[in-house]
Amino acid sequence: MDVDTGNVTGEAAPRRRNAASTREAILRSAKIAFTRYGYDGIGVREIAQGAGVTAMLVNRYFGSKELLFAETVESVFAEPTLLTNDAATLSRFVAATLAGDESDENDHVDGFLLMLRSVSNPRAADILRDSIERHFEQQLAALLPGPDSHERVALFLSLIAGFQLMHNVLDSAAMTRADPAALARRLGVLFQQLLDPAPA
Amino acid sequence: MDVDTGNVTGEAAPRRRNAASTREAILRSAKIAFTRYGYDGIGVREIAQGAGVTAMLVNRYFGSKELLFAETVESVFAEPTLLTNDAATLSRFVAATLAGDESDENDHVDGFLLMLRSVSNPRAADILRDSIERHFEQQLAALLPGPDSHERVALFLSLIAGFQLMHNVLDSAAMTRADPAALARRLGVLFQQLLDPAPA
DNA sequence: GTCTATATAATGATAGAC
DNA sequence: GTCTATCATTATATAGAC
Repeated sequence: MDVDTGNVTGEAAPRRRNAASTREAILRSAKIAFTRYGYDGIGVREIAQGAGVTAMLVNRYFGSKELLFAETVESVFAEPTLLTNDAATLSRFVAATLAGDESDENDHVDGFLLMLRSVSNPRAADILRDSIERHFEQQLAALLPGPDSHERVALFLSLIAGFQLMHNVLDSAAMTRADPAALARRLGVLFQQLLDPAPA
Repeated sequence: MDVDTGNVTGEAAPRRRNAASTREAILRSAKIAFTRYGYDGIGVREIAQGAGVTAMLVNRYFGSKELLFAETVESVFAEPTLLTNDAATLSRFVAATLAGDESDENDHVDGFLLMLRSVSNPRAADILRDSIERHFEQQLAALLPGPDSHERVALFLSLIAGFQLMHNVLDSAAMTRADPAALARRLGVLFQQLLDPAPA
């Protein structure tokens, strides 16, 4: 199983004998591999192969698979994605992104996929919970004024996670048979219901 | 790691030397173990131990771990849960069940937990997708008249799955800090939005 | 009908050479 | 800085005894 870090994307091969760039290459390979296969679904050998090195260097530079995963998660959730938008445009933006074709590289999607495919491992879940709380939930609650902000944030994230789970991970028939445009419309209504500070 | 099939629930120990009841005991242990730890998170040894037998009998009676999982999934999703209700009461019922204490045995919850914790494994995902489509989505779509029934079913299942993921699997801080009553209220509003045949 | 013992393969991690 | 070789553990699955 090759990971295909995408040597097409940039810097070709001359990376050997450089600690910093080797570390980066491993981290990049790990991000792709963990996102695609989940924490339990990929081994350090394959991650190393995707970076063009041997498995030994993974432990050399990151200590263990678990520590590599922690740094991968941190790296993915550190870059702001959904939070860059204001509450007014957020619902449409997220709905369109989720329901749209998964062809182009949408980093928002990737962050959630990494979570969905790894959360069944308890140690990975601990790491994910901590990172998501630090980078997501607090800022998101501040972005949603009005009553029940905590509850609305929880449901907002639940809906994103659940949609991606059914659509990209389980690939459920209900999603497959659904019309993308209608899906985006219905999804947008739900998001607005959560983001608008209407009392309930 | 013991699975604790609950020898308290019924038939105590005198089950030895009986093919049918041994099969049942293994299946019951598998249901608990797969739901709690996911497909990759538990081994046949531990499942067998939870049934009071050795690992060999698992393969003897079910062929392989994968076939045991398939039969477990089928067994869990075969019993009707959400579908017993009519559309009118469904939104309140599901919202209250999800947001309520997870202390009592709610089988609805268990079915989704089994899915959430195993879907990261591709072979398990195939099994789950097939079973869910056969037992859930078709009947659910028939229960939801009005426009965009496929899309609304997809979002209905997404919301349930996502909520359980954030609440019971990831145990996210947004969920932990949320007020259960307010959560149930907001959740109910979202479900009604999907179940009511209002055009969009 | 169920067991002990084992085959085979894969995993994460490490030792030591260059 | 990176490699080859290996250790220790664990996994599923099977062979053969009783």
